[in-house]
Amino acid sequence: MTPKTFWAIIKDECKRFGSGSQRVTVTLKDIARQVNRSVTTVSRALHDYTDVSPETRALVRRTAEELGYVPNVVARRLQKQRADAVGLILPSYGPRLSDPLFGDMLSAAVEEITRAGLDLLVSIAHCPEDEVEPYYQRVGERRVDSVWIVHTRCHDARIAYLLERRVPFVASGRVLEDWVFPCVDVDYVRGMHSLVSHLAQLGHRRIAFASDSAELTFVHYQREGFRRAVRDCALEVIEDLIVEGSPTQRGGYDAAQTLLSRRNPPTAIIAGNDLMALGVMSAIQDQGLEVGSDVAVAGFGDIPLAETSHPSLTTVRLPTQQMGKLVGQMLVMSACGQEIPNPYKLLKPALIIRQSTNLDLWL
Amino acid sequence: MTPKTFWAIIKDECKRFGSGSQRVTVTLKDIARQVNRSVTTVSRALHDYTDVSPETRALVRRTAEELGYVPNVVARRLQKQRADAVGLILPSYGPRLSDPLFGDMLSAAVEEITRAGLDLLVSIAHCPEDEVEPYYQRVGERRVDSVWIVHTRCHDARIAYLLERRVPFVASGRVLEDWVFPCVDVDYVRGMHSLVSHLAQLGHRRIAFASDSAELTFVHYQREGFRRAVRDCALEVIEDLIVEGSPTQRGGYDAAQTLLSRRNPPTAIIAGNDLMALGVMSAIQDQGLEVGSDVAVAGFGDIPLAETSHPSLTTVRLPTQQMGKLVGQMLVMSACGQEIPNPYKLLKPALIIRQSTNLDLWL
DNA sequence: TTGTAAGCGTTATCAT
DNA sequence: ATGATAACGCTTACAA
Repeated sequence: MTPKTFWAIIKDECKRFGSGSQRVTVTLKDIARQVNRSVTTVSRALHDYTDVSPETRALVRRTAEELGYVPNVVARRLQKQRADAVGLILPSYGPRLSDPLFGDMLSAAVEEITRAGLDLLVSIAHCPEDEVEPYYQRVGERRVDSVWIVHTRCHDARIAYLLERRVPFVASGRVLEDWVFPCVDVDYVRGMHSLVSHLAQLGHRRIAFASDSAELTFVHYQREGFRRAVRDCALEVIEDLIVEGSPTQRGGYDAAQTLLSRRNPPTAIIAGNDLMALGVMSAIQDQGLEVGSDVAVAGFGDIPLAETSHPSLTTVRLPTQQMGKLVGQMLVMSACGQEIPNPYKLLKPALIIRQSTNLDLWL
Repeated sequence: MTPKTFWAIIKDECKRFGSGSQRVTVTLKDIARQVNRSVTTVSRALHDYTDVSPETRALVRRTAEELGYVPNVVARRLQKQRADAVGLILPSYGPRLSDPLFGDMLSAAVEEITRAGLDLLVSIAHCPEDEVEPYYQRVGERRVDSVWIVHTRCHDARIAYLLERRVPFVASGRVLEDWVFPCVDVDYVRGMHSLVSHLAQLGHRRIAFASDSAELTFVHYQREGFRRAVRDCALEVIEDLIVEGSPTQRGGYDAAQTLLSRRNPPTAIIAGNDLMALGVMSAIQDQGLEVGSDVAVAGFGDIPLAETSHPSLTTVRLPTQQMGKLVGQMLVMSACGQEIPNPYKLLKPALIIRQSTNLDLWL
C-alpha cells in the first residue's frame, strides 16, 4: 500500500466517523465502494441513465438512501460551469425590503426560482457607486448566472453596464433608451389614465400629482401618463400642480401642504404611491378639510393599508404577484442561457375606487 | 504534441475568444501561462503569500488586472469545503417579506453577511411540513454552511431537528425548552412591563391584550409578561380580556370588536403588534368612541405608521437593526465553524409614548 | 522562491 | 452495461 493510498483511507475514515460530533459526508465514492461499482456508474444510476442495469440502479439507489447520500451542489456547479443561482442587489435608494409591494413581488419570484432548483442571493448596495460593479462581480465570480435589476431609472447605468458586458439579467422596470433586454413593467400610463378619467368624471378640474423623483422610470411614465390623461379629459395641465417629494408618508404630507397653500389649490391629489397618499390625507385632515369631499385623494399600489385607512383609499392596484412570477420565470430562463421569447412584458394595472375619491361609497 | 494536449489548447482558445459574444473566462492557468509561472505561484502571489518574490507578485498582479481575472468562487468553495453562504427559509406562517420590522432586521443582517464575503440565500416554505427538511437539505447539499431560523414557536420542530443533526444555525427567537443554541431575542416581558405600568399609572384598571397565536414564542412571553405586569401593578388579571387574533389590521379590528362588546369592556387595549393596534383603533373609532380618551391603545414594534397614525400610536419599539446586526454576526461565525462566545442575547425594547394612550401629547 | 502533484465531488468522453 | 480517465478552477502539502 502506497503512502498516498494510506492517507487517503485515513482521511476518509476521519471524515466518516469524524471528530466526535461532526456530520458525516457521503459522496459518490462511498456509494461506489459499498456497491462495488465505479463512481461513474453510480452517478449514472442516480441520474436515471438508460445504460445502467436495473439491478445496479436499484442497488445504488437503495445504498444511497441507506447511507444518506446528498449530492454536493458545489461540485456539480464546478463541473457544469453553472452557479444555479440568481442575484438580487437592492439599490441604495429603495425599494427597501420593507416595501410591502416589493415583498409581494419578491415572494412570487422566489417561488419560481426555487421551484427551478436555483438559489436566490440577496444583498444590498450601500451607496450609488456600489450599485453597478457588484452585479458584474458576482457573475464573474460565478456566484450567480443572472441578476435581477429592480427600480430602474430612466437612464440606468446598471443596465448599460450589464448589456455592454453581456451579463444575463432581467429588469423589473424599463429604461427610456431603446434597448432590448428582458423586462417586466406595469403600464403606468394606462393606470394614470383610468385614475384621471375617474376624477374628471367626478367634476375635478384642478388635479395635482405628487411623486418621487422623475429620474425613476416608473415615475416618468406616471407623469407622462398624467399629463396626457389630463389633456385627454379636455383639462388643462397645470405644471404648478406637479410636485416632487420623498416616497414616504412624510413626503406626501409635505407635498400636500405645499399644494394646498397654492393660491389656487387642487381639488384632487394623486400620489405616486399609497404611502404618500396616506400622508396627503393626513395633511388634508390636519388642515381641517375632509378627504373625499373637500379634496379627493388617490394613490398607486394598493397596499393593505389602502383598504383600511380612514377614509379608504382609491388607488391603482399593481399586479405585484404576476410581476414577480414573470420575473422569476425569466430569471430562470436567462440563468439557463435560454433566449427569452418575448422579453418585454407590460402588465395592466386595475383602478380600485374607494372612499377617498367618493365618500358615498359604503357609507 | 499528444492529441490530449492539442484538444486542451483548442478548448482553451474557444473559451477565450468564445462563440462570438461570450464573455471570456480568465483562470489562474491563463495568468500562469502569460507570466511563465506555475498555477501554484500565481495563486500564492494573489493571496499575498510571503514566499513569492516581489517581482513575481507584481507581475502576477498586473497581469491578473490586465486580463480581468476574477476568482471562481465555486472552485474555491469545492476546495475549501465551505459554501460561504448562509440560508434563510421564511416559514409559511409569517413574517412575510413585507413585514417592515422584519425587513429592517433583514437589511442589517445582510449587511453583516455580505461584509464577511458570504452570500445570503433566501427561500420560502410553502407549507408547515416544508419547513424542517429544506434546512437540512440545503446544508447537506453544501449550498449553505449555516441557516437562520426566524419566528420561533414555543416548541419548534425546526430547532429540535437542527440541533439533533448538528446543523449550524442561529435563531431569532427563543424556544421554551432549555436548549443551548445561538439565539437573539427581545425581552418582551420587560417591554410589556413598561407598557402596563404606563397604563396603570394613567388609572387604567381593565387592560386587555390581543395578540397572535401563543404558539409563537414571542407571543408567549408577551402574555406571560402581561399577566405578571398586571399583578405587579396590583391589578387583577382578567382572562376574558386576553384574546387571540390574526396578526393583521383586520385581526386587531375583530379582536377589538369582541373586547368592546364584553359586559365590562376594557379601558385600554394592548395589541401584540402595531398593525393589530391600528386595527384596534379603527374598531374603536367605528364604534363612535375616541382613541386615547375613551379607550387607550398600544402596540408592539414601532413601525413607521405608528408615528403618523391618527392618533399617533404608543408602542414598544423593538431594536430591529441591532437584532439583525447581531444575527448577521452570529451567522457569519457559525458558518465559519467558530464557537459563538455568548450565544444567548436578550435585547431591551423601549417604550414610546404617543397620543393613543395620552391625548394631551402634542395637542 | 518556485514547481509538482494531489485532491475537493461531480459529470462527460470514450473505450471496452 | 461498466469503467478508466480527464476535466471543472482552485488550494495546499511537499519536494526541489
